[in-house]
Amino acid sequence: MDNKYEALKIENQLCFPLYATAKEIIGKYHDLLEEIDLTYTQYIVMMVLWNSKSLNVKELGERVYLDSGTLTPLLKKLEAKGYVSRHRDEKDERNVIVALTDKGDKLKEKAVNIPYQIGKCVPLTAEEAKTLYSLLYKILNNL
Amino acid sequence: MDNKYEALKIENQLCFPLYATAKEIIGKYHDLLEEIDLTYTQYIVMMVLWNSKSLNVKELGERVYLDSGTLTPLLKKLEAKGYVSRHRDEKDERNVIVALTDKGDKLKEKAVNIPYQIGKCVPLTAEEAKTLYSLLYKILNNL
DNA sequence: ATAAAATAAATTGCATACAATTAAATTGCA
DNA sequence: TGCAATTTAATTGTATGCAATTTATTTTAT
Repeated sequence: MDNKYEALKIENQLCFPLYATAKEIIGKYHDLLEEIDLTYTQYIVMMVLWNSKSLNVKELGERVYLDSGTLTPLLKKLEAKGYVSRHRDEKDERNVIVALTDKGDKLKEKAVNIPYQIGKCVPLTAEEAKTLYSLLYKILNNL
Repeated sequence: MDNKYEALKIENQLCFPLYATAKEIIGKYHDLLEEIDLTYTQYIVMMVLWNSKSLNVKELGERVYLDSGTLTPLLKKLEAKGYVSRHRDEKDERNVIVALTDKGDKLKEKAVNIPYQIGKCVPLTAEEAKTLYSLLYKILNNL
């Protein structure tokens, strides 16, 4: 019954449920993030900044797996909302340093319950989530 | 050391490695798919069609977790490349039926080795991949 | 010291994604 | 029957994503 096309079935691709699950869960963030006027990608970036205060676009990109083509316009939007500042590094003018504003730092307060809200709708036990988590990082760190 | 902001760290979000891993793996498809003139999303759609021959946009969307806003322009591109046909269902004119052309069906032959090529670069054992796979479908089926 | 190589961000072009709305067709019910 | 509710695609608008290129700056090798 299985033939040379078996592997080409969507059910047999690891990548497919990976991407689909990511998208579905990100969808769950929509209403929660709308309340604080952030998109999911903007939220991820803010989350990095809430823990590191200041870094350049390249460093930020390495953390969130995004390049300047995605980050530059996104950071301009966050700047327009008053959450971050962007300025050239005086030490090395090639770098643009991104930093939280006071307003951006305070936003953390409004976001603090989001992880719990999301956690509630992921239908896995704590142990399963932990297993999933470590498998994902195993891929991510060895790709 | 842990405080009320602990959950807000990017390292503690399941969603983040999920999305990042999906994107990184999809990136691996790029060169392979370029050879057969498909994007990743187009490939996913073709994969469904290679196994079901003909279905409407709604059914296709349910299979690949995409809506008509994404599928309509994508299907027009696949149609322009000669891989699929699109026509209204005579029985119910609300439906648009998508079907493979001969050329689209033959493309399967050129794609047949892609899953193996991708499999090689995912740094997991067969058992780990299986575990990951079932955890992802557990989420996807219960969300 | 300086030209070539390397680096960082921005820009351009193309392809998703998805919420919200619209338009056309069908169903269901009074 | 006849019209309101439902269903399906398509459209509109906004926000990613990323490859490839460009621009500005810095580093390196001679």
